[in-house]
Amino acid sequence: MILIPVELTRVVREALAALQAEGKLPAFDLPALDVRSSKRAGQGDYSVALMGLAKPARMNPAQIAVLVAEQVMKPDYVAKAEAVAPGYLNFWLDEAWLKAQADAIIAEGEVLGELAEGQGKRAQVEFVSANPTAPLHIGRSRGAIVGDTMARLLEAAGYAVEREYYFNNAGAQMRALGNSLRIRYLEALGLPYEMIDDERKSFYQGNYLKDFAAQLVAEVGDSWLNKGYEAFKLYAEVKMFEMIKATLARVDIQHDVFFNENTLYDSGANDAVLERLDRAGYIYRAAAPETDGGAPDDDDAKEAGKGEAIWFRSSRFGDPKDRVMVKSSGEPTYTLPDIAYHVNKLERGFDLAVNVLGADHNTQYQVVRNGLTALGYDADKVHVIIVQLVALLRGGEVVRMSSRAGNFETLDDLIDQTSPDAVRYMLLARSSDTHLNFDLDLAVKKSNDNPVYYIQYAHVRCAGIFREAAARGVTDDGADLSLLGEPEMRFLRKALELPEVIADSVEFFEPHRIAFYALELANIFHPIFDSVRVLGVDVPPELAAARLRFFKAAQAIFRRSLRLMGMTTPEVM
RNA sequence: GCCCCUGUAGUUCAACGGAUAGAACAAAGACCUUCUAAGUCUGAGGUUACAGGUUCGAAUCCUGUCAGGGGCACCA
Repeated sequence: MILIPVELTRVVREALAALQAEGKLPAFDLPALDVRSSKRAGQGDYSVALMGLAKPARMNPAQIAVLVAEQVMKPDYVAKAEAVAPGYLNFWLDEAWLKAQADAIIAEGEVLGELAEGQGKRAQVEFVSANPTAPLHIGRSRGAIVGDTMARLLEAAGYAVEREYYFNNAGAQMRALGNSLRIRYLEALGLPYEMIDDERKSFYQGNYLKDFAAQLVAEVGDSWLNKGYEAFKLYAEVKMFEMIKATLARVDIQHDVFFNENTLYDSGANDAVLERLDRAGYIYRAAAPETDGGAPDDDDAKEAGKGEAIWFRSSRFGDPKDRVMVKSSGEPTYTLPDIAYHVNKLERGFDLAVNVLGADHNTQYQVVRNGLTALGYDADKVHVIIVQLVALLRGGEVVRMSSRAGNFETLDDLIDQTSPDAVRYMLLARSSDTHLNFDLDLAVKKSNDNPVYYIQYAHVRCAGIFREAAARGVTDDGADLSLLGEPEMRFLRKALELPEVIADSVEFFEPHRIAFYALELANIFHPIFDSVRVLGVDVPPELAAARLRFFKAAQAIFRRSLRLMGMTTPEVM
């Protein structure tokens, strides 16, 4: 398949250059031109607006369009190029070529719609990156689905992609986890344990720790009675990661690399970053920041009371305040390793690093960007997708999520109640910029309210035709695709947009586009299924063969679209 | 107070500065001897929160106002 808009844009630019060379158009720098698929029947299959040329050319744009229409070297797949007031140029695909694309689609198989743009380039997508303290909850799920789908789309665009999970198994939260497991362990042994206030505050109440404790008792009996929290922490961490990986696997997500934040301490990467920032003049030691940005309730006395910390002059890059790199206790904050981690990414030579974060981290990534810029890196190589928060709705009411309180809705819960496919689709089919209301009642419903069924049903219906055709001995041998009609062509036109959907998703880092595309495909498909019969008594054999071939192409497009979304491709439903 | 995101049909959401703002669901009415009705067909539904501005052209860009969400730690 070819990227038709890109090809046609090139063709139009060549025509304009030729017109300028011949003096039919004055010389001027061409502004950006965008050929895109047309929205409306009657306006061609692809079109471009040339009105922007009117001013630099000092000519009527409709005249320019006419000139270009005459000049343009039509590729073999274009039947007609037509100028329309006030300055549009519409392209009509050649129908014979269009019908023949059914074979081209089938021939591409698993890599259908693959692009050349990422060839030879390496991309990394970092997503999920939850510390192993609790099962994945819905808030993380959105980033997980968006990240993995982004990775799949980058692969389709030709990139070699690595999926990475960044985590920290040190720190107070993990200590609390170990301690919580220890308490559950004692409980499981029937030993009462009275928590002190600090413990109660940091206690992880989730049932998963009861399960871990029960397993631990089964494995080691009471021999861990006198062990400290470290042993329990380690045990909990291993179990937690098993659980997280298993959950992710249910929605077909696998990370290639698990990057432990601790290695940045051990390797001296943190110190190196600090030293480089210092040498560049972005570091100072003080009890209070030079710039505090006027945050509310900002109690300088409180900060000053903590002693001298090491600060990064983030405010030099537009940040309202400077940020602490090393606490007065001598421990780095998470910001320092975060910057060191991104330095590490860029040093690994990725051409592109995509980072999927929740909206609550959006200040943090600005600081990381500033750090990279201060160190002389091209911060634009790191692209951050901020996914807005997910609200769970049940019975029209917002369900509160809190991993500490243990009343959260986990990704596992959600999958249990719906299906991996429904979860993937519903979390994907929204722009990352918008808040997502996840209606649990709706997701639980197995009805056509849920577009996931509608899309998969198209794939299933194709499979049904193939089964029945095989049973009746009908084949597509020697299919004459020229026999296909207007409805099939309508589907094929949309099918040919797959490469541009992939290209746009990657260009704008908007993986939700594939979800809407798949739904549009299904919307076009189902009416065709009803009206374009393969096995009807009144369908001549030659027509049946052509239609059967068409449905093979249709199924291939659905299969590819579903796989790009990480969804299954059922044969029956 | 400052920063980020959002405001589009009854609802959930699309629409990379281009032509008549699109789907799905809900609500109204028709279709199953026919490759799966988890489907199809027919209508209806809009001052794109509001006010200015830029532009040949604005849902989209800019400014302001209002409303909702998230953030503004020597927590991660």
